Amino acid sequence: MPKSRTSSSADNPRHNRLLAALPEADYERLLPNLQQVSLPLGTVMYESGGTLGYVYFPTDSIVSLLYVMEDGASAEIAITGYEGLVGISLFMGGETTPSRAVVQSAGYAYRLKAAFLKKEFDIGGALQHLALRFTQALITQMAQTAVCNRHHAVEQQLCRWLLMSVDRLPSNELIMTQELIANMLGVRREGVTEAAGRLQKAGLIEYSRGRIVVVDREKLEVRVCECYAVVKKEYDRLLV
Amino acid sequence: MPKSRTSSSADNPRHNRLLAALPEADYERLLPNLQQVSLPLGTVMYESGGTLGYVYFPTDSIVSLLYVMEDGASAEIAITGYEGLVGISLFMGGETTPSRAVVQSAGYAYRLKAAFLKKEFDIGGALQHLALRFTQALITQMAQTAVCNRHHAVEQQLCRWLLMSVDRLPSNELIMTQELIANMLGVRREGVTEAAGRLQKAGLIEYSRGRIVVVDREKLEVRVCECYAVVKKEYDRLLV
DNA sequence: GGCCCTGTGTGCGCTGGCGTACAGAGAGTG
DNA sequence: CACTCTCTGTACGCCAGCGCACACAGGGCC
Repeated sequence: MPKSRTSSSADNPRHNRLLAALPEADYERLLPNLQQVSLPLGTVMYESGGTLGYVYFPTDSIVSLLYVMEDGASAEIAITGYEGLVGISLFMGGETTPSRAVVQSAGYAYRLKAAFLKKEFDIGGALQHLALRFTQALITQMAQTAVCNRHHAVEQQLCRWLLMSVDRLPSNELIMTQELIANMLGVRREGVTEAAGRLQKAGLIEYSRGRIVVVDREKLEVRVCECYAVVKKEYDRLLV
Repeated sequence: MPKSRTSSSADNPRHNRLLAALPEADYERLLPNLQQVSLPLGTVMYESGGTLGYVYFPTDSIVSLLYVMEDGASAEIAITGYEGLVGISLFMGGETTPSRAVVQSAGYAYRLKAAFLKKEFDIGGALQHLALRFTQALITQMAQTAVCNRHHAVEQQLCRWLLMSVDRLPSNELIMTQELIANMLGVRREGVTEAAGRLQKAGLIEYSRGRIVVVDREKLEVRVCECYAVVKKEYDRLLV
């Protein structure tokens, strides 16, 4: 998938918001250990219970944390993009989590060896501080997902999902079939088709065969449930 | 509510699993700063966005973390008892969270001034280690709640809720009306009545006017969804 | 004992999402 | 160009949970 790389926003570690927030000295220490990797759509970064060798700092990719149940049904728990990192269990002390991380939007990330990260984290400096604040933001996102799953209609959840994804992308276009969105939201594909059809008719989005363009962000923000704003506000508050 | 105190399991800080896991030296340092407090049913420990002056280590009380929406609807995000602490946002760096903490089962807890906790946490010793592992367990619980809200029926969620509560209590009796349980689960009161009626008919529980007794734990574990076991396993793994 | 208040049981009709099934429509391939 | 595969549209019956309304029942209080 990685066609001839063009120099883009993905090519600088500082395009990850956490790395960007590090003081120069800490950043310099990390830099030689950061390794850019390409993340094709669908890559499974870790499996439920599996150990993770690296933490990943996405630049222009988006990663979904999702839980797959015994019967195969799934639900997204949270997503992470350039504003965060993948692999919190490494520094939280548990090493693994009972969830799966999948690349939801292809792109690049910088990775850091688990052992190196732990060492840096234990120094107790800026990296620890940032990582913990990010984790709290992630917690808010998960909590809000729980609430949203309980109380809100599929259409609203789709709006939330679209907005959260677009927020993490350089353009307003996502490569994603309705089938996959349905998996993420933990609903039927047909439910997504209907909701997306309504949104398209109302002129908020345009889509065709696995490609969705958000054409009217403002209107999307009107239709979405409160959950989107709550999470966004908390991310803005906690991450710089 | 606190009738004449009898010396019970609540009267020793070490009955909180996190405090119990501290090495002697760290514990001795904390002890003079630990203050026992009584937590009557319904006490709001913090409000969404409100700052918290203390972290609480429950001994025989249970605290619900719940989110209240704009229209008044609510949903429980997680619960914490003797195995954990209330107030993770203090050491995670955010100071507040957009949720509410309410005492779900009356009892006692030991509290520690926020400033003191932060100082101890920043030392990077056993307390930090334990607090972070607990936080990861809490994250698992929240993630699983999100999944459970999406896919499982009210009856199964009720089973999960009952088991999780009983696990954190010294007896198998809970003081809790169906109305309150419905608030926690974010469902209708009638839905709880029906599910509870079925469970009673099947001989798993007995209840009357705000008092529920779990009489057959094993059968409850058969009826519950997988979510309960996933979370329990993760707690056992992460907390000692 | 009679009263009231709180908690529980039950019965509607409604609707959103589910499971299933199948038809059409892009887009790439030979 | 025909072929196939993937993605999207639509329809139908089904059921869990919702909102509402009201009846009953235990238990404390005067």
